[in-house]
Amino acid sequence: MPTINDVARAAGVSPSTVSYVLSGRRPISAETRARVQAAIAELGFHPHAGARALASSKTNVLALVAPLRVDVNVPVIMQFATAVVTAARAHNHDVLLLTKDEGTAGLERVAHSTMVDALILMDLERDDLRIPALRRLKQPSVLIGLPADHTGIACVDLDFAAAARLALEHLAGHGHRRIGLVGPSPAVYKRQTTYADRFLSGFLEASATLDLRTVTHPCEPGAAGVRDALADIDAQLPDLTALVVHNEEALRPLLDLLHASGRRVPEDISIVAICPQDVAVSMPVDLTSIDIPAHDVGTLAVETAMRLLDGRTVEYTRLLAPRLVERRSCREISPSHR
Amino acid sequence: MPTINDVARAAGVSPSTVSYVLSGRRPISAETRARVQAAIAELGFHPHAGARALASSKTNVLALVAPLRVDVNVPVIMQFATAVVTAARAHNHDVLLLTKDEGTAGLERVAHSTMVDALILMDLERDDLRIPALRRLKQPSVLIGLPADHTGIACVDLDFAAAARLALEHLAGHGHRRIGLVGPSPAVYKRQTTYADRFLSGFLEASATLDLRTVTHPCEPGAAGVRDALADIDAQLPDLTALVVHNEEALRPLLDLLHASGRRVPEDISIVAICPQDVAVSMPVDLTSIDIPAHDVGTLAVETAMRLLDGRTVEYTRLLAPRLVERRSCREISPSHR
DNA sequence: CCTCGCCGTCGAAGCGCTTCGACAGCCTGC
DNA sequence: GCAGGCTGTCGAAGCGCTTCGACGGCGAGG
Repeated sequence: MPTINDVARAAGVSPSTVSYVLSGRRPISAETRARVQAAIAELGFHPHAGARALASSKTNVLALVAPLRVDVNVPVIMQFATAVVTAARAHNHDVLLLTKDEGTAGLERVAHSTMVDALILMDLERDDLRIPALRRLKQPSVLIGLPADHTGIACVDLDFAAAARLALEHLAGHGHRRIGLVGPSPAVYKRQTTYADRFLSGFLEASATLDLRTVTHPCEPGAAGVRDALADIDAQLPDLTALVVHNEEALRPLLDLLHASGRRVPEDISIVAICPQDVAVSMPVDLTSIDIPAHDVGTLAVETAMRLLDGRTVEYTRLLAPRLVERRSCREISPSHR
Repeated sequence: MPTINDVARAAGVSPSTVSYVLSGRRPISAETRARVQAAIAELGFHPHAGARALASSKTNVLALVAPLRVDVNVPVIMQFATAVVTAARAHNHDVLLLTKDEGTAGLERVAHSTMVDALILMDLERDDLRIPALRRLKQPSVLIGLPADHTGIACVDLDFAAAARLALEHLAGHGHRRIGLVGPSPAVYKRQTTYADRFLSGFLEASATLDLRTVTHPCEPGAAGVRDALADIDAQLPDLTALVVHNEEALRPLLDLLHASGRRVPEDISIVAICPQDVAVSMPVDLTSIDIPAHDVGTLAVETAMRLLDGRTVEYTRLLAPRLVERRSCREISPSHR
């Protein structure tokens, strides 16, 4: 492995000049720069990351803390991760992958040992224990999610409350007055994962504002969970005309179940899903849906981290506006039936 | 951030002694060790990763090159990644996440700049361009997959050829003689992803050995793809009694389709799936399946990397024996119907 | 009793890079 | 014509750690 000294010798300059060519922090004449770059190319020189980190206290590495349980929401998590890695590379950074279950210790390990410049966390809980730990780190962090006390920490996410509102407004606009919510699994609520909470309170609020009759229900994974949830909702709101589904796993079995029991979508029952686009269009019925813009959120998280790193200003809470795409799962209810 | 010198001062020893306490590379008296450890704990000392890498030429980081397209096999990829990260942590390593689409350049970047000690790659193609690049690196690498020319590079995977054989033997053992294979999407074959090839040739071989009548067909994603594939298979082998399905995405729509057309599983048609356990049991019919042991493979890959790193011997090709779990999707064909 | 060897510790030399201050040469402006 | 300011380059001092050789002290063996 050639070092910067080898390059310097080959180009007939001092090592510091090579460094300045690389970093652009001082003016270098075009001629010298060309010679240095030629030498770099010829020798196949790559600066040693450790040495660089030691001298500059910058690693050009981001930590991504992902929930690597395999049970839930896998495609969405993957989309976030993909977006983060891609965006990081676009800013000349690499990504160190941590699992959520390492908890606080993992964060501290990579931060204290200066392995990363900044951290991006996913799957935040309402009173996430990692938040106070993050505050103690010298590295900045960006959350994908919105825990209760996030003062001083940058947060990025879809505005789930607005998404719930949007879903209800859409349905109300089509004349629906009696609407059920099929929520995430009870486990998600128990963890107080922030998006579930926010969606739920947005839903209840909008339900009141729009003067709708609604019932909400978490939904265990699997066909049985869906059956139970739907039965409960039906029992409490027998004449409902629409469902909002905030649970990707449940979509498929739910549609199967409705089909099996002879309820047609959208003729007998309308559906608005909150899920990634590709999930919405891969169902037997193309679903009117509000996208979970994992790609945008991931990219924005990285961008925010970069701004933080070079001392630019950031908006500490960025909630992306939801976008509803109309497909074929909502019908207009004629005024006489309302 | 305290340095090793701060610790040394606090403990009243020299920095090198602290280092030896940390690494255990030289004997240190119990008393001194205790003092040093106390100082470390009190100051909250964490060695600087860059400095360490510079001095020792070890980073304690593994590169994981994952195919981060979101389209296909997401849960399996996630399982591999989870296993790799967990196993790496168990060996005191962290994981740097690279995407496959950075190609050769990405590998060279992290390797030449000494960011990682070893590399683990997934989703290898038959004549993967990255192989020659890997050979040129000073870091060892472990492949999850089995490309054509893998001499000198450690490979780990499920033995897909044996899996195909096992599936056919199981079905043949139950009296099935006419069997269709629903394979991965044409895109997977086009890329010559190694598992698809290996499964297919194992299938054809076993089909000949067992003297079966079989037809094989790739399968585009989506319900339409499944419909086409099944129609083709039915046309070529009208009286088939069983299907081997090596395509997770296809399972669900396939079962739907069979159900819709009144073909019962397993009464009218038997199925053996090659897929992760949890997928097999999440279907409307519990599927007899051969597991894709992502967790074992990922763990083994890391273990192999570790052996390579500390100069122990490794088996350069480790193909894990497939395990078939009988559930409820295969029936015995009575001799009179064969 | 002396020597040998081992145990436990220290000091110093790097690992490969960045960055700061210095400085030579040149152009500008008065 | 000369002070002052640029421009482009160099040298050296670290960054925080590991590791090698050295060495004092002590027990064992002859």
